[in-house]
Amino acid sequence: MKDQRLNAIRDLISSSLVASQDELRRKLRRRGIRVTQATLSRDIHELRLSKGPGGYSLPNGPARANGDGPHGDGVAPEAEGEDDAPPTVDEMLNSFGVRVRQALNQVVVRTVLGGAQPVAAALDRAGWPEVVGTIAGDDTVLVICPDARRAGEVEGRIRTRLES
Amino acid sequence: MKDQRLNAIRDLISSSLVASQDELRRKLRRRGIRVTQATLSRDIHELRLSKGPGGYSLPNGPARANGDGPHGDGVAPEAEGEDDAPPTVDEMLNSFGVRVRQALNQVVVRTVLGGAQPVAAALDRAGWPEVVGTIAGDDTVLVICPDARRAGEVEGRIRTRLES
DNA sequence: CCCGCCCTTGAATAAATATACAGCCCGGTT
DNA sequence: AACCGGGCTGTATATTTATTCAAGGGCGGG
Repeated sequence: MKDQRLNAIRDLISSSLVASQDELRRKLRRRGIRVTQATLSRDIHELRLSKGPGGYSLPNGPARANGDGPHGDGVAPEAEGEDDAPPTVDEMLNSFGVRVRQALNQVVVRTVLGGAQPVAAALDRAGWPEVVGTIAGDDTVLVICPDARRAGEVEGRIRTRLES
Repeated sequence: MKDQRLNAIRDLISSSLVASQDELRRKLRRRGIRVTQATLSRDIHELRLSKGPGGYSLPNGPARANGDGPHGDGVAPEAEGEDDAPPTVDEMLNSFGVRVRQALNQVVVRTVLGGAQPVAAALDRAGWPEVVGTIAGDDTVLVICPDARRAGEVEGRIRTRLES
């Protein structure tokens, strides 16, 4: 459980801008990981992350000095109250998705580490007619479609979600 | 006055370990500069310093990642598990790989039991452009390529590694 | 099964950092 | 001179992060 969380933290840190532990807590919650700020403080210490302008960053590479992560900041709405809503495809893709590519009748969705399973589950739940089935590893989801045309449609739809 | 202070801060930061703004305040006072924590917070923001384990550090070079400053102010080094360089594809294939076959735009790599995950991870890390994504089970890695031609290239490359 | 030990976590709280606000000083303008 | 306007600062306070303390839970030995 803890290791998974640490991985999720590393990924969030390196792929998006995280300005505070509370923000990190909210982003983790979207991945189904819910912890308190106290635990995050401990995790951050253990991961030896450092905080500067531009939020937290990994020990080795300051990285993303000013260049922005995949999607600049995103995140904002989030009413203050606790949200326990079941995750939708959009939410999933938005917080887990990284990249999408089509290959023939297949669509490959790259996600952050540990994100593949939830994303695949959400896709399955969505029941898109162009999707024959999905297979998920740790950070990659393979979506099988009936043919290349349908795969193209699915790719486009997912890409849209990613860029929202 | 302010410029002088900023310089002093840079100097202190880079030559000694400063763990908090209040510590910085005290060290500045020894140099005859006396300000409040609030001002230091603003200065630090302006200098775009970042804080991590090992105190504050300059924006460009995290420097002194774990080594101590000139005169270790205190703070035990605290040894923790260290990472070696991640394994290369060659090493991985060489020690885990068993067999490889192509199917349309896919390449299936058989490995020894438990070898699929590491091999897939290594392939991902390698970032070959002909690879759209990989999915790993226990002893089988599925490599997705954009088309059959590219799959052929990848298969060849992997086969070469296997036979080395 | 029970016990002791260690690891992990949350709640509460302490400590550290950022900010709102107001005052001061200075130079330019009327 | 009187009046802005801007930069810099301290005080007080809000916000964020670290730590203390007290549970739970898992696991090996008795």
